[in-house]
Amino acid sequence: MIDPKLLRGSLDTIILKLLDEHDEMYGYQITQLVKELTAGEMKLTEGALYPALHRLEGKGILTTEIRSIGNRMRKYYRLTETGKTEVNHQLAAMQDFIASINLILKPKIA
Amino acid sequence: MIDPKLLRGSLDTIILKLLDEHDEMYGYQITQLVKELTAGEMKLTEGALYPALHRLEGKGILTTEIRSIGNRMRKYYRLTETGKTEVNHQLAAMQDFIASINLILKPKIA
DNA sequence: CTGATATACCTAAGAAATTTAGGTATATTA
DNA sequence: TAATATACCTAAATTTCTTAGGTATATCAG
Repeated sequence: MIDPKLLRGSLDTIILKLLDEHDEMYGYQITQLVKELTAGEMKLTEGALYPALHRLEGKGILTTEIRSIGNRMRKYYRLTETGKTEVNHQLAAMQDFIASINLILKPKIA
Repeated sequence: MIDPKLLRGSLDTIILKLLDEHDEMYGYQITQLVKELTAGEMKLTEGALYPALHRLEGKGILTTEIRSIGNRMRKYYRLTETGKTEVNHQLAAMQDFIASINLILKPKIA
């Protein structure tokens, strides 16, 4: 299991990336997809995910639409135009970050 | 410049890794080495670094020794035995994390 | 010789985000 | 019919960071 501490700082990027690929998703679906993509290694907790979704909506990066599936409700999230731009920024930032981290953590130059 | 937000969660690991390689270092030296290794991309702020060092010392992961260089003082940090074990754990955890992040952020399977 | 920058440590208030630990309700499966 | 899965949510406490300082010595440019 991934130490959830390491996720700090990259939760937003993960959410945005998944929404960029899947067009629209609801919260629970995001938790399941993350689990699936990482073979159970990474698990988003709801206490972190829902507030993050609300924050992103508040910033105008996501919009929501509530739909009823049977007697259940689902709240679907979708990127706004601002959000689509933001995804690219955040993905680039994440790549840069990973590159830098690698420079520090594996500087064994032979 | 690396978005400092992304650093959340990995600061401790960076500190421990550098101490694992350099045997002993003082705070300011850590900030400089990180800047150097990442070609200026990543900058540790003192407000985050010093409290982190104190935390790690408090947990018994680091020990300190203050030395005078001329009229200046430097506080050198060094891994304890516990610390040496901890580095390995954290490095492994970080590798797992990066692997999982990559699964999410680049799942373009063709 | 003096002002700016670099070296070197530190802290405290506030902000941000997470963890923990719930709560509510429907649907499905054993 | 009890347990698990689906599906949303929040609030208190904790953790950690950012911001914005403070102190002091050393060095370098003008």
